[in-house]
Amino acid sequence: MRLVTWNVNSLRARLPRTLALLEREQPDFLLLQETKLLESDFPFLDIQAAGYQAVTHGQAPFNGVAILSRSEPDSVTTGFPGDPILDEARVIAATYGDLTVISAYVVNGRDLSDPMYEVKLQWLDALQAWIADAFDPAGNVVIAGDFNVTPDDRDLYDAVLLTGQVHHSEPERERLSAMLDWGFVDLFRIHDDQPGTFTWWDYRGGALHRKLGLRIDLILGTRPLAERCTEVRVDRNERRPTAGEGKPSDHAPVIAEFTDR
DNA sequence: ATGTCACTTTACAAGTGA
Repeated sequence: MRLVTWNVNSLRARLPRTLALLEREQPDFLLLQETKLLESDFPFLDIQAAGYQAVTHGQAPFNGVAILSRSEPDSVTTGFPGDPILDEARVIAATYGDLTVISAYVVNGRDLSDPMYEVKLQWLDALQAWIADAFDPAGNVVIAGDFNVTPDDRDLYDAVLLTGQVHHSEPERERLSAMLDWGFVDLFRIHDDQPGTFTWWDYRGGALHRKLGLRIDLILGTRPLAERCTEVRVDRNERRPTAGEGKPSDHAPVIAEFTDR
């Protein structure tokens, strides 16, 4: 089983690259964030032509999440109970047999002094409460997407410069830790304990070339899935301007491989 | 540390969110 998560920063702008990714990787699941499309504008036909089903919690001009899959899901839920910002489409969950797949786009928070920072913490608390209420850590659950939090100081280009700032503050990292304490494993860290693997680079200032990135796109899996996870890699090439048709997203896809049972 | 991108609109430039 292969699962990919990608913040596409507009699915309309990234459709050619998204279809190329499906062709290239042949994933079983592709979780998208920042689709920025209403469901009525979602490119279902192109995705079906590529051999995939799609479900979306759509919104424009911001947010929007989706899950593409080979098979049709048994059930789908959008949003989650207790979400403090109900009018923003940031979470979709789908079940396929005994597997639950969740695509999540965590609140950015902007800055510690911005009101959206507190909203981010409340949002993460509510997300965790929902997960603990609705799921079993002994089951097969994966939540992946743009968490807008670096798990620790290996996951940012300059810890001295950025420590305490938004994405890297202790309260944000505590919320992420709570998800790991519940039973999720940061699948990338199973096989790689080194610093410097990133999934996002600012469009500005040549950040990609200067290696000024963050690892904020995560794939978290419950222990039964972690035990089957053989590899997690970042498709850094996809972030390059020349890698495909049209411009790149500022995020790279993250790809997890699992042994079949 | 932002010379970018995507998107929007009392729309062909300027604001917004990231």
